[in-house]
Amino acid sequence: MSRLSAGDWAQAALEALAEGGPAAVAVEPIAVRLGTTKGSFYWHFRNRRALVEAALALWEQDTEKAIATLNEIGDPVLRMYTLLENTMADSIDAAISFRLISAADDPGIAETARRVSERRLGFMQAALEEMGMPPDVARRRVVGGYGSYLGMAALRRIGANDEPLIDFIDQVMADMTLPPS
Amino acid sequence: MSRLSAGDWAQAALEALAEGGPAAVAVEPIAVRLGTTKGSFYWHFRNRRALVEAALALWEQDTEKAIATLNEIGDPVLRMYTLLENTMADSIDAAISFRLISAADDPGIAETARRVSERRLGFMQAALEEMGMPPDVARRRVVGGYGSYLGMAALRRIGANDEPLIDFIDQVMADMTLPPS
DNA sequence: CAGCCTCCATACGGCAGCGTATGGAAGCAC
DNA sequence: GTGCTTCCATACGCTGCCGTATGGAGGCTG
Repeated sequence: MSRLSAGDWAQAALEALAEGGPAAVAVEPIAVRLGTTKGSFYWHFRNRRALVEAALALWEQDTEKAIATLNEIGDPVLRMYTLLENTMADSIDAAISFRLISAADDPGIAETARRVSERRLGFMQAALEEMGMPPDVARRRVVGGYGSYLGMAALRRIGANDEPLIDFIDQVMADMTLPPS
Repeated sequence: MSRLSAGDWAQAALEALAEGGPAAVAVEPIAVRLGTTKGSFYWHFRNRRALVEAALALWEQDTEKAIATLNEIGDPVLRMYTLLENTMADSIDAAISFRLISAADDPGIAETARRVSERRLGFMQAALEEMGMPPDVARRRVVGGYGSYLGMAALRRIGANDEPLIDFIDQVMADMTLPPS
């Protein structure tokens, strides 16, 4: 850990983003966490804003990787079920999502959040269409299902709902009129 | 506006909370907005934390007032429909909700958010039980409906869904197995 | 109008974080 | 090993915000 790369900084920034929101993506605290100083940061990045953007880009990449893996599953129903299983178990991604939704006044953040959501919705919609659903119907179902997931994660986050998210998979599947597992 | 009360400060703090989250509840900026100085603030409040708590209390009161008004509606179905109509049109409350969900690491904030959510869920559940639904079923439906609303508001906030929330009323009603309007 | 009490303005010290400047250490080239 | 490049540590000034101290303006009471 003696010599750092820009990627190391971006990774640490993403973790800080998940834990404390965009405001927590602060140079000096992250430097402490990495066991280094600002001198390193300002060598790899132009300013703080660039670090936030790098963290968001990393987050966006995670979605791409997840989608690429899921696309190897041929059966669209199983693909959707696996997606939900993975998503429901990932509380970090949910935390980041809420941080960004909350900070959506920042145009850059809102744009990234919108693009990632659109990517996910498109991926899900494609699966439903693959099952023979017309595009507009698939779109509505997917928006409902993804929205329902977000809401459940929100209620769980504030402790208003104790049941683990896993238990809601069948419900979200039903939202999209898919058979339970 | 020459002489301010603690309530004026709390109100301004709530607006700042909706616009910029808990971090935006800062004494000096709000003082500027009120056309006064910190001298006024520290006369009415002990410290910044007290101001945040006052803003949260004000938000909680809004929920109580809304519930009190709705309880004057005898028919539970119409009561629920009116609730959704009011809620869906209120983007400020949604904004505050997301701010608090995002900032739920703060135990005090999480506690308020949980209490308000619990109050709302309880109110909705009571309406469903009034229609003859057993408590556990009503609870599940209500969690699904409220979660669905939160998710829709989230997608709308980041621009991932253009349709106005009003158009989702029937869907949320259906989530709770209630008839459309 | 004298005195008091309520409320606010101003000035101050302190801390955290941003960004810059500059020197130095460690690796690589030859 | 000399010189160059890459990377980092330290020190500095600046801004925004918190909280305190203190004095003063304006209304209320007698």
